[in-house]
Amino acid sequence: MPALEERFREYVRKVTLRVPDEDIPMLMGATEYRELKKGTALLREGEVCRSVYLVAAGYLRTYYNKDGTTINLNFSFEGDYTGHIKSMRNHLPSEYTIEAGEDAAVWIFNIDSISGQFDRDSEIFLFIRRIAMYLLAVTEDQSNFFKIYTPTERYHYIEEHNPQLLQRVSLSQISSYLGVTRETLSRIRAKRD
Amino acid sequence: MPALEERFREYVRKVTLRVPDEDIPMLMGATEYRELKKGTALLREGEVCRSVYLVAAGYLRTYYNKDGTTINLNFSFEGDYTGHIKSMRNHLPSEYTIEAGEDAAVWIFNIDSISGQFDRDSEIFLFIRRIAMYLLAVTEDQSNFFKIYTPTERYHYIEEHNPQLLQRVSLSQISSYLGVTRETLSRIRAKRD
DNA sequence: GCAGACCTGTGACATTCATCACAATCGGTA
DNA sequence: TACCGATTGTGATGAATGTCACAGGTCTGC
Repeated sequence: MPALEERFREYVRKVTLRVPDEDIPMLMGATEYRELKKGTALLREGEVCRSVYLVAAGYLRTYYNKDGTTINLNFSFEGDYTGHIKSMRNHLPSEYTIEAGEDAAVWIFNIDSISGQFDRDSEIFLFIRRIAMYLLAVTEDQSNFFKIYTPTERYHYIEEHNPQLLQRVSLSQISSYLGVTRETLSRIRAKRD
Repeated sequence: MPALEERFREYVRKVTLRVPDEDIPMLMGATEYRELKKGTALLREGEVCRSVYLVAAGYLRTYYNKDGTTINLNFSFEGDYTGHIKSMRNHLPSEYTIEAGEDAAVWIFNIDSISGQFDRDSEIFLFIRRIAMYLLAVTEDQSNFFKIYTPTERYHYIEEHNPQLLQRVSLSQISSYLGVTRETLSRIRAKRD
């Protein structure tokens, strides 16, 4: 089995074990594989999101523009699924931009192109709904994470549970994701004595 | 059509228009209808969540216990769907408690009882996955809402987009939901001059 | 090597928020 | 009416965070 397909299968397995191995090529064939230079956008503010992205290499950064200030909402690394579900589901213009934070590669599940090729009750649509269930568990966590923890607790949680975020993303970028300024994040780090 | 079934159909329509009217009684039959006194819990911390709840009357409050302090994570009113997806999907003990904030009534989609009666690819399972897609759009919003807005902005947003929350829930309860103390919320309100 | 862009740390000061304490208000009820 | 419990408002004070300014470090391309 080619290395890329093997990785794709591994990432499908994160979502569900109910897809048999022989269906994997069909799922992968339903996606578009795309390589991106750092800084290239997959989704821009104002566009309608029509895809779910599965990161194959590098990472994607989702951010919101608040009166000229950038607020990072999400970082998606290898094997992570992302997109803008509200925009996709309700055909609304995107409030966010999703772009490559490093040189990256993604598998793109494009709803329109899949709708053209497959029936609404096909395996591929079932799989996309299962992605939604998977993403929902992750997003529920994210949402409550913010309500429960203070900025300092959030930083230490990331340190323990998602250390690659600290290794691969600059602190200036992480600070808005944690809901503090970069100066405060710098001081949180200094206090670990 | 009985009034209760009519309301149920209306709430199904919020999730999808793809369920034909003749399937509504089947969906409703797959649920358990339950009335709750104020303060009664549907899900307790430590239990595994096996259901999605659709609120028929009153409201549900989801909260987290942080070292003895209660942090409200969610309020679900008539027609809202809620549950603890991470616990349900991964069979993990619940980190949250879900209970009636007023005398309430709910339709309960219990996964185990539905699994016993229906096939995994049946309409009812398809509908539950569609609930997940719907909930995901709402939860995505919630999650980013916190990262983007300051406590004051959050209050004014609620004031405009979810006024019944302010009418039906005490300010002491709302404050932890907005991520501030009740005193600070009181001062935010005083400042509108 | 060097210039320039970007990133991190830190000091000084203003602002916001949490904490503690207590007063005022409102509803329901004896 | 009078009382009680729950809720909300508000003052005083200290802690946390934001803002502004600047210094030093790292990396890249010329």
